[in-house]
Amino acid sequence: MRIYEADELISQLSIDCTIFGYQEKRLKVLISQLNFKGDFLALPAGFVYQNESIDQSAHRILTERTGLKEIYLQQFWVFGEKDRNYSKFMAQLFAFNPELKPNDEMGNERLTWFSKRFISIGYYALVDINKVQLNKSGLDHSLEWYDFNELPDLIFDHNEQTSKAYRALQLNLDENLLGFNLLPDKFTMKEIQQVYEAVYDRPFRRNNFQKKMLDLGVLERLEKKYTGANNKAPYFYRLKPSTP
Amino acid sequence: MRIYEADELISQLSIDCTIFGYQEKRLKVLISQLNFKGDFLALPAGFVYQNESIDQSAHRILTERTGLKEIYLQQFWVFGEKDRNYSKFMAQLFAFNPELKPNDEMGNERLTWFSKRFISIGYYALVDINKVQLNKSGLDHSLEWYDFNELPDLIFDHNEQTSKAYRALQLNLDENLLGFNLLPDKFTMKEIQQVYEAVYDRPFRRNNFQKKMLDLGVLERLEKKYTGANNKAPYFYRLKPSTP
DNA sequence: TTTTATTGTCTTTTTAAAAGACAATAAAAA
DNA sequence: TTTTTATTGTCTTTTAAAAAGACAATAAAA
Repeated sequence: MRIYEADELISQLSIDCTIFGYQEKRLKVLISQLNFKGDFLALPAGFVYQNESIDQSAHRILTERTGLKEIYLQQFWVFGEKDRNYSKFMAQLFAFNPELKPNDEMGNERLTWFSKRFISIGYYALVDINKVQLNKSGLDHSLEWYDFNELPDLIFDHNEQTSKAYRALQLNLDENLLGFNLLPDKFTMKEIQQVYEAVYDRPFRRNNFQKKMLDLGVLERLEKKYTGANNKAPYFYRLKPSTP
Repeated sequence: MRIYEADELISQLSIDCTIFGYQEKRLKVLISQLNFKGDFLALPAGFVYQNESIDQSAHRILTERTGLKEIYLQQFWVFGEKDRNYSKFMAQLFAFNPELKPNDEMGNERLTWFSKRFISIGYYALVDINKVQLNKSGLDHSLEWYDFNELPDLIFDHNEQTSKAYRALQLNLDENLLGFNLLPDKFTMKEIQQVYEAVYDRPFRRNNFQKKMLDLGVLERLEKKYTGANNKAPYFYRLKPSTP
């Protein structure tokens, strides 16, 4: 495992990723179950190499631990309490996994690494669960999407991080056009509305929502979408090519 | 100097403080001139001890380097580019101060410390220049308030940090009631309006501004303020005691 | 008593958001 | 072919909020 290469890493600094997923009109969060006995659920996380920016690091960590690539990741908060360390996690880990006792499999260097207090930079992203490809093979943990409103207990301050990430997500949904990343190249107004309803957890009015979206000035209307349903066919839209 | 106690500090992590100051209806920034030959202007900055939270650290650093105490400090961004290090600064420093050549006064430990890449957490605050007490004695640098619109070149990415801090300040002025910290316990509507005009760098309409402030529901009207001017006396206001 | 400068508050106007209304479909059912 | 159903796109109306305008009420000097 790479964490042994401690001198290539910045010590006491970690990155935690809150990955929101959109599926079937619901908002979820990607949680990894660590490969130990006991319930150790956590956000995808990792450490920063000397020769990469924190943004690059966040992307690499996410790819390594989930397979997700080319995701719009955004920093939102630094968690830096003085007692923010692995001690509680380690204690529970050893309680459930006595065979891991210190100085045993856990080498000395690794123990030193994890015994320190950690500053963590929180990143968040929003992805379409049906569009992205999780890579679960060869990982030392399993991955699962949990409903945002039914999150289990996570290790560390990861529950708190998720709440804070959710606030940042809501604040920036419009500004960063994140919602459009969740949809195919061509989408209907209803589809983009359902994204917003999932993120804000409330209904929007069809007429006013459509006006607001069109007034943003970033959408281009395409041909109609004939679904075969016995009603008027909606238009396809796409992000204007000029829009970043 | 404390930076020699490297094992008590978190390495490669720093904190930079953008302190906005309000005086005579203008917005300023507190800049320190480092005590070397050459123009080395910087934001007040420092490092994080193992046994303090990053918030505590920001406050301590600010106090140590400026004398400012009990200020509302807020984190706003992490700067973590991979080439973010002291090399350019060190090169210029040695160019202007050849007597400091490496392995001379700069001990080995200190050189190692500063040769690494640094992650920096940006904090900002807004204070009333007339109310706060700068302590310039015994410092290894001098302090000066610069007009926000006429900032000189700063070392590192400190100019960029200041711009980013300014955006955060504008976004949060209402929400955090920062503006009221700049005023005496009792203040007039005009005074609070001038704070807003300095921060947003634009005029507000007296009538609508007053309505907006009163509608916030955090102000309590007190007695009138008789200034001696030949016009109607304005009321004093104060923050309602219940308001945090 | 008049004048001047400023304040507090009202009304009017303008703009934006929310709600309501309805014609225009696309395809199934009659 | 016509009617019916479900949904969409776009209007109008209503409501709320922001901006602008208007003016009486001072406090003290002239």
